[in-house]
Amino acid sequence: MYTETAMLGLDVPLRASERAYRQLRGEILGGLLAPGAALLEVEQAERIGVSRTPLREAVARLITDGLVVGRRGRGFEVTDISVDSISELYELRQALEVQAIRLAATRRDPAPFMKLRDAFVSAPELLEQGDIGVHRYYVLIDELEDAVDVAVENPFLVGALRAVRTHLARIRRLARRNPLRLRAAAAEHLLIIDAIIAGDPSLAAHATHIHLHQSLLSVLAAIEEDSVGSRSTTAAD
Amino acid sequence: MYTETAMLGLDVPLRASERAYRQLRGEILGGLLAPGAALLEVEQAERIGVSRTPLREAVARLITDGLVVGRRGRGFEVTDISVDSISELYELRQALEVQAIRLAATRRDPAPFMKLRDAFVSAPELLEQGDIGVHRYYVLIDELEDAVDVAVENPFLVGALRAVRTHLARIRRLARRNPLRLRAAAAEHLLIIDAIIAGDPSLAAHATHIHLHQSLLSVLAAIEEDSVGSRSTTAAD
DNA sequence: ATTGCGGTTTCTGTATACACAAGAGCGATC
DNA sequence: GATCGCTCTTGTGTATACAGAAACCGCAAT
Repeated sequence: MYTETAMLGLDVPLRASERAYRQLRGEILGGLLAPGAALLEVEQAERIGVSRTPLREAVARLITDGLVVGRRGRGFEVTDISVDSISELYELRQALEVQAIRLAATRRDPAPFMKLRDAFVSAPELLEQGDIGVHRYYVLIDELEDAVDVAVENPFLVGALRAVRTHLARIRRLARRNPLRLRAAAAEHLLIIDAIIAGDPSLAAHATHIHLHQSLLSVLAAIEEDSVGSRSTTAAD
Repeated sequence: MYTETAMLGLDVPLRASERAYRQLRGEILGGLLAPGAALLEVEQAERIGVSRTPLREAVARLITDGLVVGRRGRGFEVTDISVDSISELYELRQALEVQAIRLAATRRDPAPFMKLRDAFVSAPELLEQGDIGVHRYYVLIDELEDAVDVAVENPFLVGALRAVRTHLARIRRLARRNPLRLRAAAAEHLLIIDAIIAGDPSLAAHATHIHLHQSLLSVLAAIEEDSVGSRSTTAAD
């Protein structure tokens, strides 16, 4: 998530409010702060090592992100994730991603997608290589998303997508990875990439629609299994 | 802080940060604070009558709303609206509204839309009545949007739509109202409402697509006319 | 005349102090 | 023994004080 990019000389003293925001956000996304966990201003400010003013600013941002809700009376708490909310999030996600892919297929510079194509072609082999391969695969997905964002050239749309992806990160933590699903997802991604390269917006849009449909089914199945109690091995992408 | 127990529970204990946020937001949306206008913390805090802390919170919210941007070095300024950004906003708007209408047509309780149908049927007469009628017409559109929001039953999607509508409010100010366009828009809305009542998601989606296409054309034409210098009389909806 | 430098000023970022409201615990009373 | 009420604690909302940084202005030097 947040790799300390020491290579970039941007280690300039970060504002306290920004530090607090990133730390809290990372902890929520990473599951360290579980849904329903209470956030008291004084307590958190002390823990992170900033005063209450910048911490309040950080919490305010988390609230607009939808990661935290103020609760009646005292304090705040980490938003929880219901099965319903996952389906709802996917309804928004579908609208945004289909539109984004459509625009990307229209406006794209083919070059970066050609490179991604090569990478996704060899994704199945990657997924043979255990955890490290799986991690590389997720990095690949991030690169695909970035390439789409660039091709879309629409700050409003990209901003909305980023907000959705924030919540997705938490959902992925709930759904364990399933090699079978991951391989199928890689094939779906390849189809999308090919459609973008071909400059075929409709094909790209429909492929995305299907991909997200399968992704949601997979996530819901994983949650279902988890709640039944057996160990789940399903993944979203 | 005085607990003003007024008859309406609405204006009871309004936080200073909330007051500042609403006032600034209203002034930006109303055009009182023009794009590019500088916002200095101390100056604005004094003007509104709150201290800097709640004002900072308000400005932070405006920034996440996209109405204000922090500028390098000193202060903040009101975001400006470019023609490009309007088209971009409409790309996002289309994705969201089409999805929302689709879901509304699937899940709707027909009753509120029947009532709206009646109102929109008599919209042309309403639009004969000058400014007051036009204002009533806009109220009608608000009610339609609210009914859709309720029918959609998806906080994520509705939240994203609200963000878009914030920006739309500013754009509508640029495009003066044009009776012809308003009448055509009313007919388009009627078609959408009928499709929702009929429970026909595809029809509703396509009608929305067309409506937004026409709306964007109208807005862009109005901007074009304005920049040429002649007085524009075009409206968005 | 233009450009570079330094002092001054103003503004932001942060910490902290204070006021008010909401709960929790404890005691008194029925 | 239970319930009501009071107080005491705790936590948020707001104001303000202080420090550091960036822009502006003027002056001087080329």
